[in-house]
Amino acid sequence: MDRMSTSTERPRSGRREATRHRLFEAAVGLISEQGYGATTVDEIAERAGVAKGTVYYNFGGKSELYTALMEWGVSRLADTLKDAAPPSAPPAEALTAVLRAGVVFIGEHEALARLLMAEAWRTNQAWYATVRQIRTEAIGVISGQLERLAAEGALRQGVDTGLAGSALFGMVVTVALDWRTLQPERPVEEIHATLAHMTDGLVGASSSAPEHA
Amino acid sequence: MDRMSTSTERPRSGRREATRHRLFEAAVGLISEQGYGATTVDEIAERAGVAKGTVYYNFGGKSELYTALMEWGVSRLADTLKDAAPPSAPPAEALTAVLRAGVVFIGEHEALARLLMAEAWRTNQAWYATVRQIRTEAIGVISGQLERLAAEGALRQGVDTGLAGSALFGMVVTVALDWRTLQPERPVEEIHATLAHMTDGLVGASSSAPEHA
Amino acid sequence: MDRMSTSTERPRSGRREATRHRLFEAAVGLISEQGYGATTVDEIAERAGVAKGTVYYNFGGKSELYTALMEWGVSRLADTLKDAAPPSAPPAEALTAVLRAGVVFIGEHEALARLLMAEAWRTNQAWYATVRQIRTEAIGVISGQLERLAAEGALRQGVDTGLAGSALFGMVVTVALDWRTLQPERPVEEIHATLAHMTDGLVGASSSAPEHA
Amino acid sequence: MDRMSTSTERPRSGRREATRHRLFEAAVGLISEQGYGATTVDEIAERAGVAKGTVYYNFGGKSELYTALMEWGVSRLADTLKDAAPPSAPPAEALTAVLRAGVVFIGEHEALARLLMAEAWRTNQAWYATVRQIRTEAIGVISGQLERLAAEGALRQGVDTGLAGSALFGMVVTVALDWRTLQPERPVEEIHATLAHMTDGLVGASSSAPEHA
DNA sequence: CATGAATGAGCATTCATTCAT
DNA sequence: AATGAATGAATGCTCATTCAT
Repeated sequence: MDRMSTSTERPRSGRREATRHRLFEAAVGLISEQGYGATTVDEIAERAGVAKGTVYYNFGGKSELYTALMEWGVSRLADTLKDAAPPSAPPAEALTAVLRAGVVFIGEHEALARLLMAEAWRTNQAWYATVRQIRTEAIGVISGQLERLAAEGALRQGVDTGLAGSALFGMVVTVALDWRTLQPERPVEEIHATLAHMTDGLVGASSSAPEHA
Repeated sequence: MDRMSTSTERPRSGRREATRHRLFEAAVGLISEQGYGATTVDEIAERAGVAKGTVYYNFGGKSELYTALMEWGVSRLADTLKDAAPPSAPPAEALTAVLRAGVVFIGEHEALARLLMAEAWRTNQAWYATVRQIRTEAIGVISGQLERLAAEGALRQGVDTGLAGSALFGMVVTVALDWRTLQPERPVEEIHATLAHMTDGLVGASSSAPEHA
Repeated sequence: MDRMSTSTERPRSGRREATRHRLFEAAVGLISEQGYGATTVDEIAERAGVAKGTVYYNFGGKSELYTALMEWGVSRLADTLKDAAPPSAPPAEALTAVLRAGVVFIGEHEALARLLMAEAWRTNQAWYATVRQIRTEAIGVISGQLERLAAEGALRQGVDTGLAGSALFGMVVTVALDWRTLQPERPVEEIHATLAHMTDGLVGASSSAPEHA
Repeated sequence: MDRMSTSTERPRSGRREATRHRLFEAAVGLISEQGYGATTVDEIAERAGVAKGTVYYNFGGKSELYTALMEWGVSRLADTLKDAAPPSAPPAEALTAVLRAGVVFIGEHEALARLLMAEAWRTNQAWYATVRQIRTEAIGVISGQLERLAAEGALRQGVDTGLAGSALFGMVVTVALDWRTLQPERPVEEIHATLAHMTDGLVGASSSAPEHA
């Protein structure tokens, strides 16, 4: 069918793609609030404004919808982080830019971020692989910048860039979500400033390294 | 037989308290692996070695069991963190000690930690208040140390101790869970060393602070 | 719409309405025999020839089914009583006709009548309002005839038409149910004759006893 | 067992008898409000102020408690009705006295009366026999008076005393319960006056309407 | 006599999934 | 491409009953 395509709003993609998109939007919101298990297909369909059968017609099932949702949302995060810093930027600035991009992204996609954290260590779920891969990609972008710093000798000695990437990732997500949840009125810059201060410990390099037993 | 006091381990508490304890142990494990929704009351009862009705007799329902479980496990975390540093310790060392205690605690109570992160930002659940309170307490211990540092002038200027506490908390939990999940064979010291490096940025204070707009 | 109407049996109403009707039929019988509490949703669904979930899909729950059932059956009773006497009939005859209609109705809808009496004074049930309303309507029809009699001066002095209506209602239902339960073989006319005799006390007033065929 | 055996029942009563009595009181109230099925042993025990096990110790089970309750309450009703009219009284007055006694009894034992009506036609319950017997006794008292009237020639011709007894019984119970439920503030005399008017149709025979104070 | 913790069969309810339209 | 009535296996919960104290 698809009679018209005159002007409504989505230049191409047809009815089907529009339906899928509405289901995604409905699902992220609901699941991030209530959790996967507590969210019913009925609710998703209702919020999306379609009949329940439509979910099955388009995705085949609840868990498939969830997996598709993860992939959809996650590729956005990775892309955002990758595009945050121009390859030419000095590593220290690039790192700062990546973290800021992370904060901004989470500010704009809270629901997705909540989902990610909720599922991050639930290793026996069907979609664990997807979630893990997403996190790996995001952390990889951060660790990549840390390695560039290390190559310049600007990174404190003895720092494991993998672990440190994971630490920064957790730090960014935690701070950003607490910000959205508890103090959404604060300007994003204040959030980012605090994070920037904290990364300086790593970056501040060679000089006056305090001792650790 | 042997209903108490010989030596087994719970000198007092009576039959009922013992039953509740076994249900807690069974529930943390199951729920952290599968999630709340995917864990059935049957499973919990079976693993605890009691009849299903006993769960209802003791807690009133599945969600109440979960809430009680949170409170139970969480007071442990807060206590552990509070006891980590002697009040007499210099702030910088105290902070380090608290973070290490956090890593160790998570290493020993993975299940609980996973639960905590999974629920941390799920604001419309019945038990959100409990979870939030727990996090607040834990973060409070960290922020408290940061404030002691600030009082000494050892904290980098312009750091919001509340936000920074939340950042350190997220960092610790994330790194610790990634460690347990992905590289459980690494010695805890390596984990802690990375975290310690990262806190130096805050602590290392006034000296060679790079600028941020 | 209404594509079909060929012949199957339910010219209008659609699949859903047919299902609801079968559930009603199944439920009255079962509940009037066993009581509400002792009747399971499984039994109702089985007798109706549908799956258990269908009860929930159509009514939302057991008690809602019960309430809907009451409303359904009860509007029938009220209608029957209202139609029993032509407005033009003299009041004395009209009253007799209404009571006879009541007896006949109960003879044909025992199950419903039992339900009504069982719930009539159970004031704290969810469906009490429905039951009460039904009784009020039925009693109202009777009281209405008594008022017509009073207007003609044919009613014994000092009779409260409201109370008397309730008395006649109770009398009719009790006699009719005892008849069906204990002596179902007796012809309906014998039952009605006894009732007619009893109303004469009200109607006969001072003067002459009206005849009954 | 059965140590004590002084006479038959309770000149004294000891702890046990007191406990049973409190359970009766608790049970009638609860069951008449909610119905048998909806009333739990827990509730009964709680209202009676005893532990749940005590119900089982004293009665053996829920249904046995219910049966015992019926027998206890019902013998009271029959006794009250039998004692209402002195054997020497003229039949017409005796009938009036019996009905008045019924109204008064129900006014004072609403809960029991509700129970009776709720179970009256539920033929497949374990306690149906008990209920039926009670009703038969009560109706028998009424019918007995009608027969005395018939013997005197004071009863309208063609009235079946059995059916009429049932009719009067239903009338009395219905009016009395509606009175307690809907207009408890009305004086009992008004209720009784209406009933007395209605019986005159039977009694007044062909002649003149008897007076009522 | 009485208690109350524990039990488990039974039941109401939920919800992902199917399928005829 | 979408719908929504129907399904039934799975699950949370209730509650009469038991029993060790």
